[in-house]
Amino acid sequence: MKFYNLLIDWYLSNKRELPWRETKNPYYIWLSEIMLQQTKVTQGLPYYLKFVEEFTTVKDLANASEEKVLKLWQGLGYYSRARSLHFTAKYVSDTLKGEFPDNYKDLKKLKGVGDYTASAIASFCFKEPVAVVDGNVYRVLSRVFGIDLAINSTEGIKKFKELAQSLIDVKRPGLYNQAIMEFGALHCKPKNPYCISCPFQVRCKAFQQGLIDKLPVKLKKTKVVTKNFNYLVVLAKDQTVIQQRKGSGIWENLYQFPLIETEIEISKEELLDNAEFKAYVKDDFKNINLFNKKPIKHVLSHRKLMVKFWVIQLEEIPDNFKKNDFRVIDNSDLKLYPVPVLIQKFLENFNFTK
DNA sequence: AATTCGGGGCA
DNA sequence: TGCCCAGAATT
Repeated sequence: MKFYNLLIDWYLSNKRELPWRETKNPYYIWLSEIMLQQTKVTQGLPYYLKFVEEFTTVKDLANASEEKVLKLWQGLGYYSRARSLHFTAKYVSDTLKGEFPDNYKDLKKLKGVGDYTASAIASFCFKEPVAVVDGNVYRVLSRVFGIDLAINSTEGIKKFKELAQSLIDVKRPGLYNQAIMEFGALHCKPKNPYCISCPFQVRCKAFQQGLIDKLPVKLKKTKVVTKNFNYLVVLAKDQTVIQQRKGSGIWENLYQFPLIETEIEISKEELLDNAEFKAYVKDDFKNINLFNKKPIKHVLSHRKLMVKFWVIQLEEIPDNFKKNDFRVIDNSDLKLYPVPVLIQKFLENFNFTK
């Protein structure tokens, strides 16, 4: 029995019903693939449904503002995906007259579309026999073929791609690609895979050698850096101050409160003595209160943030918040701006409309 | 070749 | 807690 036949047989009797499996429209496939990068299906699904409802065509997406796209993306993470999504929608809509490229080579030129996504779209929509290699594929192939090459090494990436390509069903490339990913996601899971009922049990090198929990091999990630954030929640006459994050870094183009970053956690007295703080509000504040007694710990993949929200009551918004990239807005308009989950949780707890 | 991008879920 | 997830872009 060929590898792809075992895989496809398993898939046809075990696959989930997912909305993007009901179409071959490259716009919807592209949208789903971008959303699912480094994201579990259960997490991405509600966002996909929101997007297809809001943006029926690539032109609808192209005509939206980036702010609206980011707002709908809010909470899904890796926001560069949303910015690239919007950029590519405009490019496809304007330059390509609404028609997506119909092959791997040209798809890969699109911003935000790498090897995996180009392979997925090309095979699903256009039957091009190019193998996908995502986290699921690395896991299935490393186990079945007993390969201990690191999946995030240059050599590993190349070898696994070649192996996947050699295994593809050239007559049914889309089906094969779907099948191997679904098998990895549902059956050959990272932890507690179902080896007992596995169609590859007799030929799986990892199972035979008791190496299931040793594969795949992955080079260890860099350590998480801790940062201390102090957000200034300035309140005056039902207005507040926000700022859009610019440049490269986390949460690019999302909004937040004026931020003072410090080397260590600081007290109220230390904040009042902070040069940046004094430049903003001078000494005309009525009162200042720490919203959260203990810093809120917000963990990202490569960063740990220790966050304090300082609520500052004022008669007037200071002039220094009326220039540069600060924006004075009504509290009731806060909900319109795309913000990180960290900020969103604060807004919900603080109950801004009250 | 290594790092940087989020957030949630799970053992 | 540490690891993983339908990765890609940047350094």
